[in-house]
Amino acid sequence: MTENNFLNNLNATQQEAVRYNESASLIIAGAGSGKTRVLTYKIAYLLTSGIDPHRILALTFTNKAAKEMKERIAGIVGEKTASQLWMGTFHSIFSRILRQHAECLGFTSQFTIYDSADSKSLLKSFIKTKNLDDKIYKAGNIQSKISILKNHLVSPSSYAQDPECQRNDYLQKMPEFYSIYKQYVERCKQSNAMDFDDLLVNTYLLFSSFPDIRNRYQELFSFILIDEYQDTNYSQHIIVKILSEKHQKVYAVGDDAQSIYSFRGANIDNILTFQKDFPNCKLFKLEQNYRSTKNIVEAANSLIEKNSNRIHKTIFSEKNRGNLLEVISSYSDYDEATSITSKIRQILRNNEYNYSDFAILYRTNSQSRVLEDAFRRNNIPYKIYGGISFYQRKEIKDIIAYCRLSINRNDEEALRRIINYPARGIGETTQNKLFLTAHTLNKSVFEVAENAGEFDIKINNGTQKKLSDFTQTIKDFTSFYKKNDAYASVEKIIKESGIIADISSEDTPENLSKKENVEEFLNMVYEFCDRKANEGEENISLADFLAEVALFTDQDNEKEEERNKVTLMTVHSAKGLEFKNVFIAGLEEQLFPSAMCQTPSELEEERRLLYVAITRAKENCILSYAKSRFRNGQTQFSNPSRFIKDIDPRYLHQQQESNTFYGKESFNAFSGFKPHFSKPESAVTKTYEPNNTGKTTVSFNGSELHIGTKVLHAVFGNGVVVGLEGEGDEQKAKVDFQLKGTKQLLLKYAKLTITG
DNA sequence: TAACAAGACCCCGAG
DNA sequence: GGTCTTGTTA
Repeated sequence: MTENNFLNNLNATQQEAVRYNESASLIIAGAGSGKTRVLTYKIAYLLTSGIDPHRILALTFTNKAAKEMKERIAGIVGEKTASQLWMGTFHSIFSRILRQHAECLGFTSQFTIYDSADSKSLLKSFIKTKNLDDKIYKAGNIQSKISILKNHLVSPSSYAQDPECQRNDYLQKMPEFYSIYKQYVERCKQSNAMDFDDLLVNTYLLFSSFPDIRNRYQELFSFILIDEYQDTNYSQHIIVKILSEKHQKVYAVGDDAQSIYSFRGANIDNILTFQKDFPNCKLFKLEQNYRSTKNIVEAANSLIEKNSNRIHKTIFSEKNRGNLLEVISSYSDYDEATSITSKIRQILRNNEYNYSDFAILYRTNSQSRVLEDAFRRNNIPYKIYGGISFYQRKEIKDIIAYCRLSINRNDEEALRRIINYPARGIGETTQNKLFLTAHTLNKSVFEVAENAGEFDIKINNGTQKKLSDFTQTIKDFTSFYKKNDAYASVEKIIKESGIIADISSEDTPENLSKKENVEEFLNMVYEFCDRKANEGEENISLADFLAEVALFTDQDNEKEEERNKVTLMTVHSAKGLEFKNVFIAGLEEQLFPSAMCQTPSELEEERRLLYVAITRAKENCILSYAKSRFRNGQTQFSNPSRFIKDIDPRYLHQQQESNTFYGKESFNAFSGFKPHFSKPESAVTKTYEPNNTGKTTVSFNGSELHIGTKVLHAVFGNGVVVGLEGEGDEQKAKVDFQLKGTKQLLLKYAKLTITG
């Protein structure tokens, strides 16, 4: 493309921001103002004006954002050019650079990326071997402390030199913290492994310690673009500064009003003080919102104005005025969920919307449960985001651990995970001996396990044989992966590691789902190879796959059947998305704003979070709160969120309370119990009915359970109810399982599904 | 060593 | 209430 015709799709400010090329620029892009569009057109503009694609670095926070942007750019300049861009997440781009220069830092290019579970398990092993009190030294706390330090580029040695740090350790009663931090860094290096934070820290170290490498990349990247700048942490900000030193062409796009990730290290000051860091910086403000109605935009503005720490801007919409934001008040979380589903039905009756035009946003994942129940009861299709990621599932992590160890024998966490899985008689005692010996002799655990007989440890011949069988299996995998592609290697590993045999040994529903996941994983390897082959790469090996798999998340691939469904997700995960109808549930004190947020700056972040939530809505926005809520095992009463009062009332329509379906009477009747159970008919009446022993029918999860009901248990499989007894919480069912015989189950706990 | 009971913990979460 | 981890026991 020679003409920049595509620029005609932009408004005046957007065009200006795209065309400007003199110095660094900061583009403050209000919600819905076409941020991604400006970023993609900026890159396309650079490319069409003759800049080499490999001299452009574009950084995002999620794979999804990078992928979408790449696709859009490919649409303008063609796939071939687009694929030559340095475009991806901070972590993937930096890991690519680090693999090139790993030797400089004492790693090999095959280094493993530890995920947070690996780091945590390593830290736990330190706490244990150092005999520290795990009530004081909590692995999770230590992990986040280390992460904060790394985000601020504080190495163990600079930590040691700072008396303030030592003092804090004593105040927190953790004098051993420093030695744990130091040992953690050392052990990662010995294991040829980096955690997620290391991908940033080590990139910084690479550039600060090796001037020729730094120069090379400073020279190479003549243009650096960063999406969502408000989400950058200190280390990312510094690396961007280093990389842009020579050309000074940094394009930072972001919105201070949408900074909601301080809890994971994001520093809003990076964007607020950006102009000081880049003195000739030109500021652009994209203030027209193309997404939402006037009422929604102005309501959001009136809310965010209550924050003091912000870059001033006036977001406006030229869409129609639209409906007022509705406020729904309910008596309990249960009622709230019911109100939301009936409101959805009501909107659907009067308008031509699909289920996919609706989203329910909430502050915490735990709120999804009641909502989910209501959607089921009302037969509304829904999908929930959040929960255990595919890659965190045990069976998947086990397979990946075998892959990791086959490629990097020093990967201690992978070895720890699988040395006795599937069970092969290498128990805790043997493992302790191995680890101790390895660390004393400064050898890898694998090496010690390989020739256990040669070291002065008391491991009997039988166990030695088991150990050498295990290491031999891994060595076989290693030589196999060098000659075969990733798909064949993973297939071999799944079969020969014994994993597939282990999950096939018993036909439980759990195992069935595990098998499906393993199958799914194998498909993903296949697709990975396929995609790489299409991009012109040959001989895609297990190492190639593994280099990327640690950075994968399951946000990326949405399945076809998930399309026309209502979306349930946290406000955080809704960032960047939009829906015609948005419900914001649980707008209560102690929940939104969260009880954890007390300081003014924390409250400002909560307010920004609600701002993000409201600005997801294109046409209708419904705010909802409940007066009581079942939380942490008990009913809690709370007041409406202070943020509702922050919104100018002229944009709000307060619903009459009569809209709740299980009104005040029903609530009061059970207020001594749990309003959670104020379900219609069966549940309440039957559960609290006196003298109902010897019954043949009880209520269960809103349906009836009687003698003869067919049920499915998560562990025991299929069975038939043969007896019922007990009251309330003590209520038990006797179930005859096809495979497991007769069991007594407490209905309160039993994971039963009625199947007939 | 697996199975089960008791105890802890519970905000948001990319890579 | 639910889930995950840890401790205990047969």
